[in-house]
Amino acid sequence: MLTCGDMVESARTSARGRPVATSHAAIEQAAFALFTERGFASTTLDDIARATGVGRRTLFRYFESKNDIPWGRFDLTLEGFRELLAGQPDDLPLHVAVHRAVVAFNRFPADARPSHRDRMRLILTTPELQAHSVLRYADWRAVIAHYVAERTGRTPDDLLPRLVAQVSLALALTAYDAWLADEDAVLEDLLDAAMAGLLGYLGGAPVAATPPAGGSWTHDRR
Amino acid sequence: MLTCGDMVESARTSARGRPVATSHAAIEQAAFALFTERGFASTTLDDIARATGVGRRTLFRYFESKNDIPWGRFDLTLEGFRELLAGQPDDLPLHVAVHRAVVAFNRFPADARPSHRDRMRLILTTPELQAHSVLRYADWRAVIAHYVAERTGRTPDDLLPRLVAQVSLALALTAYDAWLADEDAVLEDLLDAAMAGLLGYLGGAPVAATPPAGGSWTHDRR
DNA sequence: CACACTAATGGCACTCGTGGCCAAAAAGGA
DNA sequence: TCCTTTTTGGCCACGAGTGCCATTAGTGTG
Repeated sequence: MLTCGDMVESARTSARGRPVATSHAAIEQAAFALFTERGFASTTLDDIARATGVGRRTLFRYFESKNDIPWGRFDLTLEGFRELLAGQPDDLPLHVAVHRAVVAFNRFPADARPSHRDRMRLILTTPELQAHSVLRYADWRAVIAHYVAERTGRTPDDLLPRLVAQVSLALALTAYDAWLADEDAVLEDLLDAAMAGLLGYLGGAPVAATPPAGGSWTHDRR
Repeated sequence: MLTCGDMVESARTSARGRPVATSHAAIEQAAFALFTERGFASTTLDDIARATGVGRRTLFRYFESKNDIPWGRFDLTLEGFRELLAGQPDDLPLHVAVHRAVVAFNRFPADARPSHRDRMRLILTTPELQAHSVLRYADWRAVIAHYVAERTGRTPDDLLPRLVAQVSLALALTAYDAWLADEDAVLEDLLDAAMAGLLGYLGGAPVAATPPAGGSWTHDRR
């Protein structure tokens, strides 16, 4: 669920024509400030347009909807996710490979963590955004489904690829919820804990009341 | 994901006052006819109000939003889900108990299946509704989380209850997708197949290219 | 330098979902 | 008949989203 507001705006095809008046990043930052100040619902597109210094109409040329703003340019970061998956060794068990890629995708440099947290808190606690996010999740799942389909010789539409994608999302969302609930939590540990919890749940093994403290599961410690 | 449009409208507290002009069921049926005729987005609330023979303003006293109409009175059916879970034997492994309850919750009399299919197709293929449905799913998940919390002596907010709820939803959604894709599929078999697929995925066991034909997993054949 | 060309901007008008407010309607009961 | 109760539905206002199009601000060319 990494998002990406600090990405360089891609160059235009030609240097001709009126220059752009703003950028995805600028809109996003202005909007985010307003969201945290007076809340998502109480911030109108007029407010954002005014804060960014552009016309309201222009906002829609950068983001499809108000709900899309907090996600930033998520489509671009999915490219990175695709590469992380493709980079996993083929001899790794499928579920380990997927899990490692998910963990890597959600690894952030320490200085980017506060803003990441703020962004995810906004997305995961604002009802309108919770709802809208499923459309983003669908893209994320498609990346996983595609990888699983390739590795197992199936179509991304088959049951297993879809299933793995859905379950991976379930694990990630669970970990994110727990992460937001605990200031000191480490997201990667929670992703591991979620996977461990699932294995325990399905294996019928007694599940520890607390997740293994700092227990690594399948990924290298950083 | 059972919904319930054919439920009897609950009686009012007193017999006094102006009588109601419509019912959830009536609105739902009129709306559904319009949705299938010209699509969800192209059907305005004015259309639905006119078809129901009621003022537009009144619709909002029966449904919180346009998006809520296709779900019918889902809140009421969750009561039944809660009971199904509570009715599972305590000595059953947790994941088996949850799975059986989910399967039972999604068992429909044969004559109700076409409309159930239509309804779920509408919900699962209309982007606005896909998005809105997460709020319904959250209620559904809360029921599972509560059950898991009780059986494992935790809080519904703990990692494991949330995790089980999320994963159960992932399994159900996967099964529903496959169900809608195949006219002849049996939903309960697909729920089983999804669970079997998950076990295979995590166990690293070779997963059959096709789900075990008609293979039962943990629930009694009907 | 003037002129065409190009691409982004932003104002305007419109539809639609949603919610607050309140008078009118339609029953029952005294 | 009049009062009470409860629902209805009209009116209005706000905000998101969209199509249309004149305007703007650059680049490239003679």
